[in-house]
Amino acid sequence: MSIPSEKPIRVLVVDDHFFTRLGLSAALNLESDIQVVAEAANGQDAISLYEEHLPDVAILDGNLPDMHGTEVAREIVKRFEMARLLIFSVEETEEDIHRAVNAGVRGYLPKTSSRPDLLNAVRTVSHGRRYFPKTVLGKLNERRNHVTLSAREFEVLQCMAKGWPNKIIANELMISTETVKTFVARILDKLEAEDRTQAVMVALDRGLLKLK
Amino acid sequence: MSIPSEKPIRVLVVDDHFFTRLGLSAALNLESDIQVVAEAANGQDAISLYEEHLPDVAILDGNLPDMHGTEVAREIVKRFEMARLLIFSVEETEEDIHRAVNAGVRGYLPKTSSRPDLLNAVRTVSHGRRYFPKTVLGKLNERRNHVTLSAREFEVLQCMAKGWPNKIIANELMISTETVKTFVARILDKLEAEDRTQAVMVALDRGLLKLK
DNA sequence: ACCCCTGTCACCTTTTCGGGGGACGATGAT
DNA sequence: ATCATCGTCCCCCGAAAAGGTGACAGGGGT
Repeated sequence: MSIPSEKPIRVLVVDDHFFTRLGLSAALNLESDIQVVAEAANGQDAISLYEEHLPDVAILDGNLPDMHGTEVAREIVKRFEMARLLIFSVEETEEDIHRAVNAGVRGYLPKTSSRPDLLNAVRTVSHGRRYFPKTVLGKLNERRNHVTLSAREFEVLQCMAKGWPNKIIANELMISTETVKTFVARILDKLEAEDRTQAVMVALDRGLLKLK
Repeated sequence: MSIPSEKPIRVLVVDDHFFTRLGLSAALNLESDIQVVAEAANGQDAISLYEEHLPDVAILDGNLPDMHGTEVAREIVKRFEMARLLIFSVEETEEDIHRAVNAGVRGYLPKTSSRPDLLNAVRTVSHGRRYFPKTVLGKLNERRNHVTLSAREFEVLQCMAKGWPNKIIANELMISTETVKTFVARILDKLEAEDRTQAVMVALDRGLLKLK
């Protein structure tokens, strides 16, 4: 199950920014026990390169041009349950992290991390252990007031966040304004908000929504 | 005015992500005519390191923790009019680029750029010439439908973008809701929007506003 | 002196919001 | 088998918000 220490840890680096890939690879390849075997700049390439090289660890950037790093993780884990994946991201809301964990990710490395942090993370994850920095774990534990919005409710919430009135939302989602009102009412209820604006604020605050 | 070719181009690299700095520095230091003399992870350090080393070129990330890259550029240009500054950023709205140019920046390098792009940019800017990729120049020329909002109108627009109703905006800006309505009406007019939501959309689209 | 733009406010009409009901079929869990 | 949830739709209501129009004072430019 764990990799013999004589063989280097084979790593796939995924990030859409060339110089970030370069920096990560440079830092990793300086280590005798670590070897970057491939790099990808988007989610699709990441998945095919993972299948091709079957690396011991994949480092996935959060924001890829075609899909989110967490989605890539989910896809890879679907095919290779034992995959050791590390998210390397700027965003660190409770929801982000939780989604990553749910996707089967073994570690979460903030983009501002140092070189020792990276090496530590890669080695830890390569051994099948988990790597979550204190700052990240803290966010993960803030998970008290956790409401689950249904997919449809979430769609409506997103429209609300854009400031759309019910009528427009109804048009967009191709349902009646009455239905929209029902959803809005439920969302207000679940988020314990007085009005739609507060609801959006609460959602943003809890990382349920990301603007833009 | 231009740097003799025997002496290396001395570069200051500014980015809050360690591995991006590492990647940039690695790529630059491989060149015999380029030398990274300092690195900074935030705007304040960037400014003091610029003053200390007086590099030939500074590469400034757009998103720094304490201030925007463009602000850093403005500060540096205020002290050193001849500074050769290069913005290295993900965001590329017309407004962003225009603001950067107004701040006295000599080049604009997208984060997804390749190594040759970077080297080209650094060398070009070091010679006092400008470096703006076609994609960036294109955005700069899209500057036809450019409306000027007054400072107050802009404040109101920002509040609108937060989804605030007029009453809240009035409270925030300490004016009557009636006045807010006037501003909203003018903004709708200027942006050729049907309602406040469209106005915000238009503003976002044109890069007048940045969410979050 | 005049006009344009800005910042301020008020009146009026229409639209939207949120709460209150209730209904119905389709899941899904217990 | 039943109860909860979801997604869809309907009605009524009162309060609030939005948007149109008009107005008016001060500053800047011509």
